[in-house]
This record gives sequence, structure tokens and C-alpha cells, in this order.
Amino acid sequence: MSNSPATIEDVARIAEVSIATVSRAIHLPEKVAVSTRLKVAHAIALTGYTPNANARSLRLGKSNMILVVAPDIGDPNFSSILVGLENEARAHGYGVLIGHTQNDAQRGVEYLKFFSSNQAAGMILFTGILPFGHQTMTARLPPTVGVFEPVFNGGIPYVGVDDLEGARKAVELLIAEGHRRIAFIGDARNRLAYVRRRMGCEAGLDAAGIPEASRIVLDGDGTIESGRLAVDQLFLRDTLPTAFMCVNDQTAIGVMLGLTARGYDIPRDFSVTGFDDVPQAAFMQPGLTTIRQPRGLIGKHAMQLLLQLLSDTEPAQTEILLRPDVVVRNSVGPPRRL
Amino acid sequence: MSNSPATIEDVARIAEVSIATVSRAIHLPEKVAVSTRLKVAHAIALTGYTPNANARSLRLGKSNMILVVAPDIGDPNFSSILVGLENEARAHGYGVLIGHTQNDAQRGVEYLKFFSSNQAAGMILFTGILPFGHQTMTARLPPTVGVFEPVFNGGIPYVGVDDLEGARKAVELLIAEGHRRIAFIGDARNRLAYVRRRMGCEAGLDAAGIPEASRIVLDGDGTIESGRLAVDQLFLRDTLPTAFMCVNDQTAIGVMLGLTARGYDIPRDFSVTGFDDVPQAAFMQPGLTTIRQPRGLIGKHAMQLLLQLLSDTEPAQTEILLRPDVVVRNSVGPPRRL
DNA sequence: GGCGTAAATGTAAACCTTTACATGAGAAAT
DNA sequence: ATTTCTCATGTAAAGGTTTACATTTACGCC
Repeated sequence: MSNSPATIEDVARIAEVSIATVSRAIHLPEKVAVSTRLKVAHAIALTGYTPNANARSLRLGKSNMILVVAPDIGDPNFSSILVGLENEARAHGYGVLIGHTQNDAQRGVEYLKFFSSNQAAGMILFTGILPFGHQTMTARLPPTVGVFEPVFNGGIPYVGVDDLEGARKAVELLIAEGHRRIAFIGDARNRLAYVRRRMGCEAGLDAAGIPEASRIVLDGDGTIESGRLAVDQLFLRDTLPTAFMCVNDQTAIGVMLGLTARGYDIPRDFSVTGFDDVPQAAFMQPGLTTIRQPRGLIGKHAMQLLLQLLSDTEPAQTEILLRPDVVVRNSVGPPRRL
Repeated sequence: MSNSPATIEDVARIAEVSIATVSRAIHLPEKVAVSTRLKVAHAIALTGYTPNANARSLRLGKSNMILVVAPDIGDPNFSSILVGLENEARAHGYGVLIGHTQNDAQRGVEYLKFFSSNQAAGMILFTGILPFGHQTMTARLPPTVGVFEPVFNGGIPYVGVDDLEGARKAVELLIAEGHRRIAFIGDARNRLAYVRRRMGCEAGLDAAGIPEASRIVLDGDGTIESGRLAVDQLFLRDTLPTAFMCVNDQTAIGVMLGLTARGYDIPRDFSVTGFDDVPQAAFMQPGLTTIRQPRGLIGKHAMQLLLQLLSDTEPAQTEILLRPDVVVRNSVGPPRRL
């Protein structure tokens, strides 16, 4: 009825109990008699009371916000993981705060203030690198979980996809179609995820008994442009691959654009595979055959792990690798007979 | 030095002043003598003090968080606006909290708790509709700014693009190429942005003296699939358009896929335009000619407007329309001679 | 009836700020 | 020399919660 929001005191007055009892009725219901519990519930309904989160956080010394830090919010991989994170957080009464660093360590440091000012309880990190200057590295970090790729510097639990297995599936698909000369277009940036994908590729080639001599490895930087570039570079060589296995979808898209621009048909002349299954992959012409990251699930598991960390429960495991699935579209076919 | 974070009291002790003076030195520096200001600054540097945001918000009854509510985080239009929002917010000491409703009013109501619990000071709305049940509609809303499209029900300030002008530019482009039979593929969902785009299209056709009889209007729901469907429907008719003007890029992409699937070449056989300039538009084959929404700028302006609202400054204007630019790629050409 | 025990509830302190009001000192005005 | 004013600073309350500790109540048992 009053115009300012109801406080615990209003509830206590109406329920004719002390504020302590109200607080207990909410947070430790088993500690309060059923009859009073009912009175309190009624008073809460009557007043529309919602606990003041600031007062609560102040008293508890813990907030109910999770900071999600990504190098770039616009990354096509970002949004669906974020959905998974947010759903899980909300289900547990947490809110999601977002920050993006544009790969700028200075920016990363700015986000630390959310912790020093007690506004966030934990952090989800998209970068494979702690986005903080080295001076702050020594200060203890808030509870943190890495997502999508392991965090380079600092024993942080991590949820991602099994890159090794995924890459292996991709290369096996190509081999099954009959390809023997497969180029791996990698990413020179030193991210563990990319290294693992390359290892998976090589493991597959090894298993198929494909000689080292006929392998081609080229490194880009994971952008569409670098995929295009890789094609240009390969065409300077005397022997071409029949298939391109790309470290991610962006690269694969670049490769496809490069090949199409040169007048080649995919998959008749060359086969191409990607990794990630970004939304765009489905709408390429032809559709890009790729390895799906179960993004929603990754987000969900990462948030679960973080919440475990926050509740001081020893987490069951500190590295969760999800199973990647092959998404077959039309960018892979048998190699062209020469 | 101590392991728990420094409080204002620690700073006061070191600076040999009272906590009130420290607070003033921070927030009202002109009220404190230069010499003490220096002592305080030194003590802050020494302790690494950051004000506890919860205590501050509690005392002030105002938080420094802005809730951003979108129907779908995955929307390709979302992320770059978010970047603009976040940059501007951070520059003013605000954090950005995110929520997504999946067009579910129930979800929207859940996010209201951030206001009743004093965790957010204002809101940015992506939906054209207040995502709350009607019961809460009567309760006063927190300060809110709409983004991207006007908010349907409730005199809320809004920042977007001039849809009318953008649509007009698109249709003029087609007319300049020589098209006379132009199909407008719209969106039946009752969003003002879409209605305006259609009006802009018709204004352009009127101005060019193109008779009503030769106009074709079809309504989808703004998805890729609905673009495909529109093509199918049009091919049942006796007279086909030479150009498709689509209400958004998703629809245009669907139209392109539909036409390509039927063996037609774009832009030789048909021209297509979109609206939005989503990232995917650039990577279609051919590239989609479209109208760009200056998304970063929209976010920036929207946040500025909201911050004005929060600081009780009467905002300069309550509707900001940005100028849309034509992005010419390769999906438009002269009509085919019959 | 007296005592011990357990369960339910209440009291009050603490979390960290901001700010109205009080205090004190020094300068200007009388 | 006294009063008045201004400026810098300090004191203490308030904001809404949670929770350790104290208190009350009820009950069972000897």
C-alpha cells in the first residue's frame, strides 16, 4: 500500500513476529514453526515484499551476480553460450553481468572492480588468457570458470568441447570419402583449443596410415580473411590438397569463398570442413559440413561448475569436455578423379 | 596488507581523518581542503580501497546496474547494439545486466525482481512490447529506454533507425536500376518498425509514379524460412516481380536461397534488398545489398538517454532516429529484359 | 513440583556507506 | 574585543539484512 518498497520490517509487523523470524522463515524454513511460517508467507504476499539484494549482499559479503567476460560479444560463438549461462544462473537466483575486453588487458583490469567492490561473486571467462595485467595476477582471483577453451595461465576449471575427438571425427569423415591429401588450415594464435584440433587431425591421419609427406599444414588467425589467404597460398604450390580441414568455421568460410572465387565447385573440386557450427555455416552455399559445439550445454555446465565453486562444494571435476557432433551438410564429397 | 578488502575506515585511519571526510574527498572533492584531499588520495592508493558498491547502493537506494532485456540474445542485431550499450555504461560507472525473455511474458516478469530488489536502476528494452504481464503494467516502471524499435505500449523513449527513410532509400535504389515491378516482403507481426519500412517502400513507389496495380506485397514473419516461403508463393502467380525488397536481412536471405534453389541467378534474374545489414549479409553469394542500422551508435545513444533519465536531467529528446545508410553489394542489378 | 532439554522466537550487533547536523577554528565585520 | 560568518571536519544515524546469542515456552521425566 505504501509507495516505498516493503521491507522485512513491514512483513514482520503484519505477521506479528520479529524480523529475525521473517528472515528465518525465508531462508531456514525448517527452523520456524509451521503456523508462523504461514503467517509470514501471508504477510509477504500481502506486501509484495522482495528482499533488498544490496542489504543482503552487504551483510553476507557475497553478491548474486556472475560476471561474464568475453573478448568480443559479437563472436558468433558467444551468444548461444551466454544463453546457456544465463538460464542456469537465473534458475539459481543469480544474475549475469557482462563485460567485453576487445583483447585489451586494460579493459580486463577495469572489470576487476566488480569484484573489489563486491558486486560480483564469480566469473566466467571466454578468453583463453586471463585478461588482466600481470600486477593483478598475483592477487587472488575470484572463483572463475573458463569456457570454450582452457584458460592458459592459471589452473582454472574449464568447460568445453573435446576438440581432439571432434577434429578426429572431421578428418575421419574426409578419409572415409576417399581423401588422402588433406590440408589443415590452423590458427597460429597459441590457443590450446586450436592446438588440440590440430593434434586430433594428425591423430586421424596417422591412424589412416597417411604419410607425413602428403600432409599440408598452414596457419592463419582464425578469421574469414585468413581462410581466403590460405587458399591463395596453397595455389602457389605444385601439389594441391583435395580437402581442406579448417580449424574453425570462420576459416572454412574464408576457404570456401576463396575457392568459389577461383571458379571451383564445392564439393566437386574440393571438400571443406569447419569446426564450431556457427549459425552462418548452415547458410553457406553449399552448407558447411562441420563439428558442432553444443554451446547451450557448455554454458549450462560452466555455470553449474561455477555455482559449485561458489557454494564451497568441492566440484566433481574441474575439466568438463562435451562430445562434439558431426553436422553433415554439402561441403564434403569424394575427391575429384585426376 | 590485510587480507579482507579495505574499507573506508581503513583509509580514514591512515589518512588520519574521519570516514566522512574520506567519503567527501571522493564524491565532493571541492568540499575538502586540498591538503586533506591529498592525504586521502595517498591512503586510498596505499590500501587499494574500492568503495563497497552494495553498501553504497543500500544507502543511496539506487544501484549502478542497467538491465538489458532482449527477446533473444542470439539475434544477430543484438550483439553489436549491446557493445554500444556496454561501452557507454562502463564509461559512466554503470554495469550491464542481461536478460532474455524468449518472447515469454512470464520470463519478463522474473526480471522485474532486479528492480524490486534494488539491483538495477534502469532498463533497456529490445522488445517492441513490454515483456510483463498486465498486472504489473500498472505498477510504475523503472526508467526505461527502447532500442531498435519503439515500445508499443507505454510512452517510452526510444532510439532506433529511421525506418521510413531507410526503406525509401532501398526502393529508390531499385527504381534507379530500372525496376518497376517490386515485391515487398513484409513481416506480419505488428511491430512499428516493420510497418514503417513498408510505408517507406510505398512512399518511394508513389514518388516514382508506379501504379498500385503493379505492386506486390506479401507478409512473412521475418525469418529466413518465411523468405523462402514468399518465393514459393510468388511463383504461383502469373506475373512475377523483377525485384524483392525485404523487410529485413533474414527474409532477404531466405528469398535469395529460394531463388537460387530454383536455379535463378541474382542479380541477373532478380534483384534483392534487405534491411539491417546483419553480419551474414556480407557473406552471401552474391553479397546482399541492404540498409545498415548503425548498431553501435544506437546502443550508445540509448544508454546516454537512459543515463539522462536516471540523473533526472530532462532528456533533450525522447525519440532519436539515426540515419540509415545504403550498403551496396551485389544483389541488385538492372531488371532482366523479357 | 522441580529440573533438564529442545524448540521457537526475540534482541541487538554487524556489514559499509552517505549525509544531516554539530562542532570548531579562523577571518571578517562591528 | 565581541559577534558573525564561512569553511573544514567530525559525530552519529540510517539504509535492510543476517545471525550469534539470549530468552521464553513447552514438554518429559524423576
